[in-house]
Amino acid sequence: MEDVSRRADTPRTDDFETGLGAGDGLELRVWLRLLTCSTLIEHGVRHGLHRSFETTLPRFDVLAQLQRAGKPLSMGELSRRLMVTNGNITGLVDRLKSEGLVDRRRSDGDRRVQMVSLEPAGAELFERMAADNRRWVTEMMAGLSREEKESLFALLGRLKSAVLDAGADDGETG
Amino acid sequence: MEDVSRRADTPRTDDFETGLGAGDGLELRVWLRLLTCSTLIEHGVRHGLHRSFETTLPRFDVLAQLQRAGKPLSMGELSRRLMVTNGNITGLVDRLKSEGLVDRRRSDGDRRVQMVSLEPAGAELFERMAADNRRWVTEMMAGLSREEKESLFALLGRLKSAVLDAGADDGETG
DNA sequence: GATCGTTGTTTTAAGCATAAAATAACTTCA
DNA sequence: TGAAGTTATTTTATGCTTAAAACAACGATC
Repeated sequence: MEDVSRRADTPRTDDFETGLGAGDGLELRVWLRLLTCSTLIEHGVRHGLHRSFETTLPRFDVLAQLQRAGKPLSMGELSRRLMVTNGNITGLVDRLKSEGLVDRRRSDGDRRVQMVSLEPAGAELFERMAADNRRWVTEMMAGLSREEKESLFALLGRLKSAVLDAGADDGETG
Repeated sequence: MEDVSRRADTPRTDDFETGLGAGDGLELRVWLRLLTCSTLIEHGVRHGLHRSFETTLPRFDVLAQLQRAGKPLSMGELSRRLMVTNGNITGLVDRLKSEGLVDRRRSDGDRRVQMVSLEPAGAELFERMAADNRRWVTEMMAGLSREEKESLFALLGRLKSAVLDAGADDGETG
């Protein structure tokens, strides 16, 4: 059990499992704990998808984006939304198409573009997966109060903005 | 810019890039934002390691664990600390050994066990990478105040405990 | 209306990651 | 002591992921 209200000038906690000690910078400790949480939850979701649906998280993510968009998306748009490289999407959509979950066809206007759309089978499967996914994640966070979850959500929003701002003028100066 | 102090009963923010809307459960929104932050920071670190050291994050993680431990670790211990599967470590250590950064030898006491230790070249490289890594992460979080980072660290600690607790009686009941 | 830079996608080569099966060494206990 | 169960690691098959190069189609400019 960890003392959440502990004062800032009494660093005592070690992130043993992440390979850094209390003497290290606060930013590094935040990052490593963030990564630990992310990895733990991701494992939970991945195991669930594997056990219950014989599928993987990246496949689920593609279906989620298509469902969320409510319209066909190009390969590039999927790549941006999933924050993975272009080439990655090619294989992923290949497999989903071979399973009959999505369709892919060349755009009429721009013949470079491939539009990916959700097939009925994909939409149906996604609904079932999404319901279970929500249940798993909710259970994993059952130990947190509503206030804690709201604070965490807000702070992560701040972090997201900070990282995006920091990255904006990053590749441009070097 | 996001209104952090916004009331709980006025859900307005969408996590557009993660494929879920404001109507979804709070837990799911926390998880998706957590994943976004984790991915963004991970990309920053990976790019840095690639650009500056021609190496990868998993390799860095192995060296970090060995440095932090201050003693040789078995393959299984590395696997647990990095939260990856056993087979993964085999290839990773193979590559690090071929680069002269670590050594691997059979334990005297138990001939099943392989002990992995940090070579001088590995320790030296790690120190340089760790310094840059700290700088990158610190810069990415420059937009957050000390108080925000401390709150975030504490809340992530709570989340970690919650997820671990939830997972404790998970594979045992099924 | 040919060339030049740009944009969207795929290919390539290498590495990372998993789950499950196989191997090998240890421990227990009859 | 030797068979049965356990633990540590590797192997296998498959899929995910990246960075970089290749390819193909678009847009603009002269």
